Amino acid sequence: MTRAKPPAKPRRAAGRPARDERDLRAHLLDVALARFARDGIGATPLRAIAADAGVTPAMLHYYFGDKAQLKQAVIDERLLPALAPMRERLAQAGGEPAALAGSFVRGIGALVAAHPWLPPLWVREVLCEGGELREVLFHHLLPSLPQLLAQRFAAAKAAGALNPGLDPRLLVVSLVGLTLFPAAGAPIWRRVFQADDLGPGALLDHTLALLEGGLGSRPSGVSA
Amino acid sequence: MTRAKPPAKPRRAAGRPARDERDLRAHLLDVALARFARDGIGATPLRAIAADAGVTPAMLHYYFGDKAQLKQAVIDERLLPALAPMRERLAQAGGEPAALAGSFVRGIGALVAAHPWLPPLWVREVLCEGGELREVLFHHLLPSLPQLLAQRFAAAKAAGALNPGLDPRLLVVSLVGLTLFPAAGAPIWRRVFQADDLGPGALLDHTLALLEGGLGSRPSGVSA
DNA sequence: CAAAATTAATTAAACGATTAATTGTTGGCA
DNA sequence: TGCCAACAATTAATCGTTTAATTAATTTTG
Repeated sequence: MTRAKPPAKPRRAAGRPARDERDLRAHLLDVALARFARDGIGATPLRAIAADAGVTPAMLHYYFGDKAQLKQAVIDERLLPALAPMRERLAQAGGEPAALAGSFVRGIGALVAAHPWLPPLWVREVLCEGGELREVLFHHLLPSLPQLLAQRFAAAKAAGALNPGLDPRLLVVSLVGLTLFPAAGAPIWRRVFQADDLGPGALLDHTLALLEGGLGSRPSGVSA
Repeated sequence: MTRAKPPAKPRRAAGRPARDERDLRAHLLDVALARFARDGIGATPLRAIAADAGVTPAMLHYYFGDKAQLKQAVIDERLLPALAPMRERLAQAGGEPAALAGSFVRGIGALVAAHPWLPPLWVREVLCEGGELREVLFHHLLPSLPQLLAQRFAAAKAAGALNPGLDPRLLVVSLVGLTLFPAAGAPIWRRVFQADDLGPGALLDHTLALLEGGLGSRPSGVSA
């Protein structure tokens, strides 16, 4: 056992005060989250997080125990709360495929705007095999959200309101890719095209335009 | 300097023969590529590659020098050759936006079918900030291919053949996301939807159907 | 009410495990 | 016998973690 037990609940009785008025624990969580999103969880040394936060690595063990518990704290106190609003948004979206897709795309857009660390973290730790967030999210977000959306698309297809060539499940996959991938790769595309006008808002508007209007200038399906 | 100089060109003159009739160097490259794609370059110990190949880690240093040179060899002799055919495909595609997009999407589909390691490697090492393949690809693939495609979309837009709400550059981004993301995440979606019919072929067909037909069963833009 | 004891917060230093990289050596083929 | 692929052993660096010492506030005590 360590000398001073890590205070699961910071009891303010006596002792040296935290350096900042802001809770150091919350600050460490934010710094760790930024590093995890940028470099990946496994590739981030605790030394790097400590250096970014201006403390020694021992502080991370003091507040969180070990690295696994730090990861769990980031998940519980940052990632899952950030993802929560998507459920309600999907529940109250309209039944038309365009409205449903638009609501979902706009929901991801709002999520990304509020939490810029989300796309890289998602891409690296969920999409990649062996990602360290996969198992966790499989028990929180993934069993409900995609299937709920797919069921609503399936209902629209049964009602004849959906393009019959589309699969409700694969449509969900396409929508996620259409929104998360460009957001995660925005720095790359800005550099490739040497353009500064490819911000999150432009990406979101463009995705909606593509979904609503299709590729051609004339309504698709009606040739000439 | 090491004792025996690494044979940049495996000169088969004398000495102990390679264990397999197949060139051991090529075999090591394949094994390293598989591990790099599955676990990431930085997260793959040379020990793991050596164990997979049935040799000692010293052999990797013997053939490639250090880990950076092994990475470079994988890039030069596996990744870049695999990506090369996309150039020719794009050059001889039609000028209509739908034909152009379809050719690009089909090209990525063919690429993924021939090299299953491509999506995870791309997602992890190119898309993620700090990815170890970014700088290399910025000097080979990225300066030419996306801009070529964007220019052809721009020409179509000038001719009035493209949905005016679309940006030629962002359309390229969307197409890449629409194809690479579902391919990279296929294992996840198979598990989420508990379905086995979400193979690469189904993904490709679905993406094409979405691009050509849009969301609704009626031509978009013509309401009621 | 000041000095001592107490306790939380923080730092510095070190340990053990793992990894990349190097070095010395062996064994088989020409 | 000369040469070189292959291997074992070693070295150096890095990472997670632990331990002990230090600092600064609160609480207790004389």
